[in-house]
Amino acid sequence: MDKLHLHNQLCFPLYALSRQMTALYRPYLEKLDLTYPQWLVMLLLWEHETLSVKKIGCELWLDSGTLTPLLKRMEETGLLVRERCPVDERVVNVLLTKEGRLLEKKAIDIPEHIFSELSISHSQLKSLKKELSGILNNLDKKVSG
Amino acid sequence: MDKLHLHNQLCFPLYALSRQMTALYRPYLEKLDLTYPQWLVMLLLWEHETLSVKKIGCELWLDSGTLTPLLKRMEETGLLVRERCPVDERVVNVLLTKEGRLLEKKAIDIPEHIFSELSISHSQLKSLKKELSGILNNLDKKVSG
DNA sequence: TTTTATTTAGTTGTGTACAATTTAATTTTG
DNA sequence: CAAAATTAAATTGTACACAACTAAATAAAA
Repeated sequence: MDKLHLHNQLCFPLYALSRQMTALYRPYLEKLDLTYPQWLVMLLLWEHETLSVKKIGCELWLDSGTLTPLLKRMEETGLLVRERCPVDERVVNVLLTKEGRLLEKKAIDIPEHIFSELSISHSQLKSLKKELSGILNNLDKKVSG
Repeated sequence: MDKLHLHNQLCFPLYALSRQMTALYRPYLEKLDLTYPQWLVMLLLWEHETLSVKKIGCELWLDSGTLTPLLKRMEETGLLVRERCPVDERVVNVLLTKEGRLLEKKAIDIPEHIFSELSISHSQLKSLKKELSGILNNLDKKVSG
């Protein structure tokens, strides 16, 4: 049994590194007028063009309490449009605008910039990502909706 | 060159897992009336009894903008006391109270509960912690103060 | 030693996160 | 079909995070 010390805790480096990684992204994302969670939404939209709030929440493990105001801000800056689904009026679909689509060009080389600032190898990166994803997907997804 | 997809990004599982890990802690910490960052402060105080705000910020990679209100809340619930250092009036020292010290008993088996909810081995945990800490400590610590 | 620079906390403002609740729409059941 | 249950977003309230700035104290430099 380890003592209750900060540096014995598994969870602390996860918490600290996660925040420092978004700090690494910050200067690049600022140029695009994006925050880190907004960047994650853009990644989804660049891939899928249109997604419901629900689907975005499932992918990002975020609930509507976080997403609704975040998406409203992104709608104001013109990157996306939110509209009720005519088939099921409960659903709100999020659509990429032309402006949002164009932003991808300016974002395309952000990941390699970030990677170069981490002094780790490509293979270490890959295995780490896999390991974290594995643990994540073993957890019960309990985001409200 | 990978495409700009969410699941190609290294940083996303880090971000999502970090939040889900604090969600795992939440029911246990609620019983102690602690949030996750408050728990981290308590870990430091249980080990050191007294620390300056600055030192806590260095350990947790948090600045005074986050810590000042957080520590004030913890002072209100009686876990700690904040007092100016007589020798250097710029410094605010944070002291564990008797009540704060007693809380450790109630917290002692939280880590093993958390561990049991992760379906990973002890050795995997250890190597993961080491890997994340390694990356973290290679980053420039740039928290204001 | 007086000016200048640095250091430590605190303050203000914005943007997440998330619990808890509400509203409205759709399914499921009896 | 009508009542009950479920689902998807939105709302409200609290607590981080962090940038940018301020205030006060101390240290360094001229």
